[in-house]
Amino acid sequence: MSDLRERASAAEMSADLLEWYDRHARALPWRVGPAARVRGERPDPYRVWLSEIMLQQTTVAAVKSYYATFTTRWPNVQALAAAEDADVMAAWAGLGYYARARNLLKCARVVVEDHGGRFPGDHETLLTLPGVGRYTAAAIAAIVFDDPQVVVDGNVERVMARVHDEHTPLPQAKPVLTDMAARLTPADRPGCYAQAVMDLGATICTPKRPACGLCPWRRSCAAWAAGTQADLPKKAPKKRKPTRHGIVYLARRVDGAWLLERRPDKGLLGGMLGWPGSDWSDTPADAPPIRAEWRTLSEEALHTFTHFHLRLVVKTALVPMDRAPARGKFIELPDFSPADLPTVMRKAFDLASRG
DNA sequence: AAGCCGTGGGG
DNA sequence: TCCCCAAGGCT
Repeated sequence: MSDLRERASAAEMSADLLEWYDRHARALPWRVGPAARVRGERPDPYRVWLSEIMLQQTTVAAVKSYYATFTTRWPNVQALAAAEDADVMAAWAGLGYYARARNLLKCARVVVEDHGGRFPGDHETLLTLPGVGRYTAAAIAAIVFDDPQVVVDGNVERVMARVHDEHTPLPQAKPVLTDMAARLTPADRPGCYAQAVMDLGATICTPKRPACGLCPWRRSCAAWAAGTQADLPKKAPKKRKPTRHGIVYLARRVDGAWLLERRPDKGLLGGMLGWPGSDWSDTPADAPPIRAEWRTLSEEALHTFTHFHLRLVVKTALVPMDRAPARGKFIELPDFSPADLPTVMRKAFDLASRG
């Protein structure tokens, strides 16, 4: 352990961070601002939960418009629990990690049916909810109920690795970093503290080029003293992404209806609407979902998923009213918007629209 | 328990 | 261009 940490106790560090947070906290739609907090206003559990699910592996910038849409359309957990699955999936389209949307609905229904429409306040019960893991349960307990849970996300891991100059690579270092986070978590204002560390990681202690000159923890930071902050946290090397190939079929009926297919709940893009298509592999099989005169577009749709690149050949056709598809279902224009599609499918649509 | 699961922005 | 990364959870 470095002398630096002995110079500033855990209590002093939490206090320093809270002071910084009171001056620099970002105003975010799901947060209770300083003035309202002084008036005794508490965060809405539904809104905090919704924001936390959306923010999993997703930036604040990407979440904002979705959060606004969801809270306007489904202002409370009862409204969301009563929503149609297809409407929620369509509203989530483009945000990614679609299991989150499926679990969001499941969770809303569990909260309504098993918990009387109120989010449970204890970490253990929160953990039983679909889509709520260790991080999210701790964050909700801390932020909503001021329970001093140890909140550890990617930001906290990075900040802890730097403050303690911890060079053990992730994910191996996770238990150690969690211990470090636990020692710093205060009993006073744990909700503010949790948001403060994450804000610090998101705005000051950033992955690249951290703004150490502005950091309230600089004098306590072992990495700053050692000059190693830019190299932390260490991470296990990543694998290269392979490239897969596929074919999608965009059939438009003469009345303007599009031939679409609901993807199975499990797996990639699970539960989302998409174009009927081939498997995604080295040599996809050409298997049109309906008999037609298919035209192949000159340009492929390119997309990158978490673990592979995809090159999609796009085929289009115009089909008469009376022809039945082997796969999928025609959806008429008022019931379909390309915005309801996951991004890769929307890219194929955009290519077809431009010819 | 390591692999699966999206997307858009930044360097 | 390409790789990295982001308030993770599930199996």
